[in-house]
Amino acid sequence: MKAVIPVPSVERLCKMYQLLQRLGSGKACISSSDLGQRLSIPPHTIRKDIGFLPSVVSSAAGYAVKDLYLAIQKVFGFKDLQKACIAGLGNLGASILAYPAFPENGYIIAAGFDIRMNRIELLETSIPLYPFYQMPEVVRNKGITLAILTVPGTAAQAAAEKLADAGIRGILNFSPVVLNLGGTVCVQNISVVEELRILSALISLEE
Amino acid sequence: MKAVIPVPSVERLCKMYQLLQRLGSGKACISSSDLGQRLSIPPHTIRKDIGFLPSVVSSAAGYAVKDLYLAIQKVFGFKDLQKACIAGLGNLGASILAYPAFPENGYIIAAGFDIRMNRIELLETSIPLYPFYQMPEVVRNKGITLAILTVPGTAAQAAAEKLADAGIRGILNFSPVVLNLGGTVCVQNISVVEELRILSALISLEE
DNA sequence: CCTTGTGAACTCGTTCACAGCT
DNA sequence: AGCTGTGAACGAGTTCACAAGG
Repeated sequence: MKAVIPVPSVERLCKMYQLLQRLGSGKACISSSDLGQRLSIPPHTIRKDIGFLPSVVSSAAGYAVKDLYLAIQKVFGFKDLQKACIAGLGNLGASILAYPAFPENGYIIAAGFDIRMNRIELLETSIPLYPFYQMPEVVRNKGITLAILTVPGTAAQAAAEKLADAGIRGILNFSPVVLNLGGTVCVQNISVVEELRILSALISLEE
Repeated sequence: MKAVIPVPSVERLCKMYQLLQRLGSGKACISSSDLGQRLSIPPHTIRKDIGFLPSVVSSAAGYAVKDLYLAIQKVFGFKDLQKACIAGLGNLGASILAYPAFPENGYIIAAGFDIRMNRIELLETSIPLYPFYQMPEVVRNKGITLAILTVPGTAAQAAAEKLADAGIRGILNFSPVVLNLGGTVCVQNISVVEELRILSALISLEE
């Protein structure tokens, strides 16, 4: 544990990072209130979050955009492109595979895996695809650290365990199943139906 | 505002709802610790959450699965199928469109929209597709309340505003843009690259 | 016994307010 | 003048501990 930054702050800083990248060199300086408005976050929270970063240049005009960007990049290790793979090449997996904007966001999809040989042969993509049993060696050889898990729910836990064994450090879990892994692997869940339910619930409670 | 249930509790209860549905009638009763283990949530938190629901039958064996399921269903208004639409039929939108398990989870994708006529003509699906300009009338006529927004980032804000105008109550935003809408619409964001970044960040901080 | 239910204690993150820079 | 930086106050939500019930 290098530093202790609360998880909510980490998430907000990631959002900020994205925004700063988009802003690019269009703006030299940006104030906490401007940032806050664009991200729908109160300005004092922004300042607190930035306070976790070491030594960010600021002035009466706010923070230097580039400097802030680099500071976040450094703390979170975003500098070098990270390699990810996709496990499960169904509709969803294939559509993520086809997403063209990973490189500009700092990620490379270095491999795709599926148990079904015909999926591997069928898909047209420049990304190398492999049968799932080759996953461990491919992950190790290419130095892949992240996995996007888009297999059916029934196969998710088993696949996740194998990914963890192969040395994957983080899993983005699209299946509607709660993965149970040792603490060594970070898991982040994304589920369309769950988010829809939360939406419905919040709407229903508003009335 | 009918009741005041903290947002984190709402989210956990949604997860519980999903689990209870899967369990079905396989189990008659379930304890808070069993639930907790399956969801990776501490048991006292489970009990507190369930405490927000009115009148759940419980005994020394735990909660009655069906009863608990129905209680959540009632509080959040999950009973009747809700209608959603998909705005933006690119790779991602189309793959969500093809997801077969919406009905069994309480949702119907009642329409898909895209500005590009050729996408509408090309896609093979049983779900009715329309050009985007017809969205307001379709939404109103079919009584669609939710939207899944999968348009490119550059078009997201404008599309979201139009969805809001058409009477959509909740938006599941897949674009990497912070939507700025009046408080009348609930927004839930899903972004693959952002989640990947959070993963990287958490991993990097662990070391 | 095992459970749930719940007020009290506590923790953590957010918000505030103001001092200090530029 | 504006802004940032930060200790102090606040508050929401989690955890605890124990009473009560099947």
